[in-house]
Amino acid sequence: MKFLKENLLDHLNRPEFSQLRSELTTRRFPKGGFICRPGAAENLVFIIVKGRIRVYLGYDDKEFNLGILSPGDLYSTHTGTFVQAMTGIELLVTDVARFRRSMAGHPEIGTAMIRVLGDILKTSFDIIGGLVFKDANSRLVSLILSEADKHGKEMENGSVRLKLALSVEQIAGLVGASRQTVSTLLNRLIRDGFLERSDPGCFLIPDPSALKTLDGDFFS
Amino acid sequence: MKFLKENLLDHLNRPEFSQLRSELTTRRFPKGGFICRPGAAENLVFIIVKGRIRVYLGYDDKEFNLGILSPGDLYSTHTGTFVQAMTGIELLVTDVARFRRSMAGHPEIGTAMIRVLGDILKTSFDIIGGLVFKDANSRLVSLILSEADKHGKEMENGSVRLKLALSVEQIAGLVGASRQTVSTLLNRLIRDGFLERSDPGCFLIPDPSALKTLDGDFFS
DNA sequence: AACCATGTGTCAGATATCTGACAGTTTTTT
DNA sequence: AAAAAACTGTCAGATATCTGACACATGGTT
Repeated sequence: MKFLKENLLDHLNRPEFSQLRSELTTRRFPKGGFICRPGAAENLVFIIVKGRIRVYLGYDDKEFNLGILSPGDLYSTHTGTFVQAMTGIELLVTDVARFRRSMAGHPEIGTAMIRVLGDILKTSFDIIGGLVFKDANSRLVSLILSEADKHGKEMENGSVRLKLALSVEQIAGLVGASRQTVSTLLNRLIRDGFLERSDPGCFLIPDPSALKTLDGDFFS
Repeated sequence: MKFLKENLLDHLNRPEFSQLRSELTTRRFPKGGFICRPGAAENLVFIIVKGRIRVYLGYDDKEFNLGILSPGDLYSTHTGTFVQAMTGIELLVTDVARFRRSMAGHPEIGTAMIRVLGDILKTSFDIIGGLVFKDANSRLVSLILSEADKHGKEMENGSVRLKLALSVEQIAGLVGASRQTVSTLLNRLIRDGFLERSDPGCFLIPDPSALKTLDGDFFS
């Protein structure tokens, strides 16, 4: 579940953003490192340049993944979420106050930020809708379909090859169900022919439209 | 669950917003009318002047309330949500394009908008956390406590009087549980002395801190 | 090779919640 | 005042999901 559709890095390279660009500093994190945690003192805005980042809620020893950020995505540290590097990470960072000041001179920045927030908000409404209205199986199917849409490769015969690169446990975190439930559900999908597992962490969807019928599709 | 803490109407009355103010048109809706539904053509931004508005997700015949908007709150129509008047309503409305143009001249508007979106986003993260990590009882208690915090009146002896003015069914919609479950849960709280029902739709919390221990408080 | 950590599949029992039903109560309409 | 509608409390059965347990596979490490 990626937060954004369009790529902010492209925008940043356009000349009108050169001033903001100069305000940004590069920061690196090792795999597994925390960019921030709830209640962190720093109040930063950052853009991912390299690597993948996991955004999640945590409670006791349970976790729920809100989404996975990829290069070009923008996020902020004061959202009450855990933000953790899944790989080695490179970020462009600035503090909120400075970001706000840049906005005074460049209203486009504000516009971009509003669009980003709106996107994330919509995503989180979708998540809520899924949790309230759909069962674990539909949520799992939804996740697979939306990932296939974004990162899947369509083959000649209409099937779609999808490299998820997530463990069952991580998938469970994304759909808000236990590892065991997701394991069972996944294997049922495979047994019923909706899914095939080629390499580990890599799926083949023989007929995406068939899978779609299981979804209970929350919104159009 | 109110989306905002500060009152935008106050801001709007300040002289620096007079230009934006002139772009806004007043619109009225009767009780029960829809300000917007998912997939609506119009793309508007509006501020509530009078009345209460319910924002919710709908699916089949089920509903989940995201929050209740009061005067001073700001919202937008293209969020994929149902937005319905709970009482007679008066709004200040403008379309997104015009709103964006106003932002060019007045970056503060962008800043305010970003803060608003950030607030709503945080609220929706809390909702997600509640749905994933807490059971129906904790969610109910959380709702009561947060409403008591905002609209409750503290009495001399430390107890808090809270006028919810919501039916059990509406409360159920807010916490994402069935009417029957909420009914049972509410009565258990009353039987166990954590709650008293004075008038219908009006509760008395003898000891808020005792209630708080049942919460499992999601964040701090 | 033997070892450990990590990921995986599956079972069985416990449990929270939902659905549907019905009766009692309050509020609104006629 | 009577009738209709809406709201409420509670039960009993169905069900989805969780927890804990264990066995199996895999890959890396010593």
